[in-house]
Amino acid sequence: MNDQSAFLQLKEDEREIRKAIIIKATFKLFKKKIFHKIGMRDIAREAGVSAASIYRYFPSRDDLFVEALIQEIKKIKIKLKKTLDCGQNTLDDLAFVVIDYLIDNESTFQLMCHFLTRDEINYRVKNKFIAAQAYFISFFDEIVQSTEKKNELFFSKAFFATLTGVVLTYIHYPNATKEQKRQYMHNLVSIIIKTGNPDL
Amino acid sequence: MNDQSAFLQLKEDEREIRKAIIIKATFKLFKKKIFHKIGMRDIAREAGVSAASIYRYFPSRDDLFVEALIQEIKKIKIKLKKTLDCGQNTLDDLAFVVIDYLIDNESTFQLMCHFLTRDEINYRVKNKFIAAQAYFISFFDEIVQSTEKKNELFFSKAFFATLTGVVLTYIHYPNATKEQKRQYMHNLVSIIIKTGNPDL
DNA sequence: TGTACATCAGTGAACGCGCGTTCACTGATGTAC
DNA sequence: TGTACATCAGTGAACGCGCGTTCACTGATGTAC
Repeated sequence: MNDQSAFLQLKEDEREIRKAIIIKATFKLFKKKIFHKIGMRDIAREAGVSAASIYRYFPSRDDLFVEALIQEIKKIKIKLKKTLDCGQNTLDDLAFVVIDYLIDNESTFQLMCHFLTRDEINYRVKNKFIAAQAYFISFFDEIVQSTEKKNELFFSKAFFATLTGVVLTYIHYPNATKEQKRQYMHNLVSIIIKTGNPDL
Repeated sequence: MNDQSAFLQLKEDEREIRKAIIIKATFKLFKKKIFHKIGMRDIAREAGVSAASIYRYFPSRDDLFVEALIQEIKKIKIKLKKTLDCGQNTLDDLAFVVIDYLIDNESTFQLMCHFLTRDEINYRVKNKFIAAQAYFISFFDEIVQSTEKKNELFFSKAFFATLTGVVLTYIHYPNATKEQKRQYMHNLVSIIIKTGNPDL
């Protein structure tokens, strides 16, 4: 690497740091209000910049959010790895980790739904989302295949779809506390998994 | 019933007819554009009235849409009954009917997601939605219980959650035709159902 | 050492549009006496 | 038969607000010669 490219690299690194600051601000807001209600001005205020500045780093609101979602997925993956390291390696265990994460970080779930549901999303953003989803699902593929108990009838995609469906259906179920809903979702997923994979 | 109440009834009936006209216009629009992009002015134009008029019959946009969703659910239920009458009474058969309906009437699916996802929905509307959902799920309860093959480990709510999850996950899967996606969803649901209910 | 120029982060203000909802009003129909 | 009043469907226009995005500009830093 010559001097010039080193300089360019440095500049590029700075850009990445600034992007990271904006995304971090977005995460902070996730804890305060739901994703649909977070506007560019909110994020700007939280990050300590102007709304216009954000557009130097992200071409659009969706671009910013898909980037945020990708990082959230990485966080979930880390939690899953930790769970495996603790010897909890049943499908139930993994399912609970994902469900708990989505319950406790509802904006992440809303974000997922946003990208899954909307049709009019920019091509570039869509591709990033699909890649992130595939990356996430591939993790389960690895696990299922690494255990010798692989069951051809139950694979990662069905698993993923089931999880999102259960969370979608019960996250706002009325007259129930968060913990009750959590328990209910756990039970439901267990039931769906159970007989299909008795000893995985 | 005396004369006065008969008159009142007549007036009430007229109101219902007008509501029905507005909802019918909404259904027509569902085929043209996706639910999120349908505004009150669109519906008004389609129904041949002014936007302000709609507010004589529905207190808000969400009220109108939840009413529309209830009617859609009734339509699905009718399809399910027909399917049963044809002797197709496996869980797979029923699942395919629901999935096909949601694929072919995407606005209905989006509507469902809207009410499942959003937290800030008016209390009255929310209650209507929950009732409609329960009404729908109860249908599966009846079927599962009417067959002697009831499986305690697989019940209607898990079934419902699974269906919505599968559709949510794959409805906009890229680089696939509608029919390919349909087939894929069918397979996925079959797999999830299969081993848990080998002979239902 | 100084000057001209390029680059880019950053910004306040405005653009542009959408859209749910409300307001003040008209007109038709029925009722009371 | 006529008059005053109530009821309600229906409406065009405006309200009010949100919000993603763009514009024209400033200021700092580095580069070339």
